[in-house]
Amino acid sequence: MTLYLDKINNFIKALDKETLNALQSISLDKKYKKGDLLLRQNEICKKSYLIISGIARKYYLTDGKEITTELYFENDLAVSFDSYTLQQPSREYIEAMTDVTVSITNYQAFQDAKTKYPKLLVLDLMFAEYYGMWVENRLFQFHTMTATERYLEILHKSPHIIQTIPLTIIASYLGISLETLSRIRANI
Amino acid sequence: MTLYLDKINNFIKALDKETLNALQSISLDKKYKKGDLLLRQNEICKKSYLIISGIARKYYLTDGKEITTELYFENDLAVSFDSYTLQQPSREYIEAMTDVTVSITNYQAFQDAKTKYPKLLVLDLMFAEYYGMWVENRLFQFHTMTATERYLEILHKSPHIIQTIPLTIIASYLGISLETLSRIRANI
DNA sequence: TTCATTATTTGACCTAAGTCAAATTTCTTA
DNA sequence: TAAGAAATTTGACTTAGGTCAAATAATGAA
Repeated sequence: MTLYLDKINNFIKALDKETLNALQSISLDKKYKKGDLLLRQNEICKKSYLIISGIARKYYLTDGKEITTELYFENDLAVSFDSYTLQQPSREYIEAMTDVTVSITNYQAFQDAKTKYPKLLVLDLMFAEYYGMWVENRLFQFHTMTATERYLEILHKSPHIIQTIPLTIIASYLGISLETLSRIRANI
Repeated sequence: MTLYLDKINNFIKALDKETLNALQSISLDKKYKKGDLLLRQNEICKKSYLIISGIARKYYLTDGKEITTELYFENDLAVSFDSYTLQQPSREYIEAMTDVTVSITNYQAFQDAKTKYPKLLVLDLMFAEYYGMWVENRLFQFHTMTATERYLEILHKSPHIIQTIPLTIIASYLGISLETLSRIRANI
């Protein structure tokens, strides 16, 4: 599935000048400080955030506790998918975990651009497909793997996550309590 | 989110004749008997199946046990999303739970048609978006609701599921054991 | 440096859901 | 319609992971 990300990035690199210009003309770089919220719960996600540098995460609150649903690194596209797609209030927050620089694209401007530049429509499809597969896979992992296995998987496939991100957030991303994560780490 | 399904169906109804014809020309009706497999694990999902009548489900096996990942009724589009998208072997099965009639569309034919009929590309995007939101929501429910709450939700939102589908499969769809489901039912 | 704040670990106990086995109930079909 | 098969329920016990509280360890600002 990482292969598909490569495919998307190659597709972007291979875009013709006009399409690229169109995309650039509706995008804008912006910096956020560590801890800043790019999106709050109940807001409509009217922009997409392409991470240029830094780390961000998406999370929601369920009876006072945070569940981290996605971690974003360089080149990742941060949006609250359903809020963005339906232009309805988000149940999720997006937070800068370090200082970040992002390239912001407005939802409506992108919708308009898609009608003029069909390749952007293809790009949009690729992003949606990628996200669908990514979530599907996450759900699959929750059903087929124990907490320990999920931790080992991250450790193996994304060691940078363990390095740079506090355990509280890794635990919430794994869908387990901080204490359980701590015990898992003590036993491997 | 059901609203989005309506939007998709309205979009299809509003398609121009040429696009509709193109779609029809690459689709083919077929009947399956109860118990037939439309897709097997390790096969590549080279077709999409629009349910005309009957009920189907998608599931995978994890140490001998079945986990039902999706139930399909009239008008639903059955595919193994990642296998279809990446044209790679499927980890899931698709099975007819009753006698079913489906409209089958070939993956490659649809890819080709999309380049000639851009509205099919839009349609493809809508399906991908819908599926992404649907899975996201399913994951959300697994994280925020107890088994009992998930059962009550189905009971409330999709009573037809409870009526027509054996408890073994409902349990596997809820991600719980048959015995647990039975106990839940005894206590409400 | 040092003190305070924050992150992480450890301990004791709890709970939702799973497992295995047996008992019922409900369908089929001869 | 009775016998067998399949579906569902019930019982007894186990387990992964949660919760709450307290103890350490690590970090960072004065």
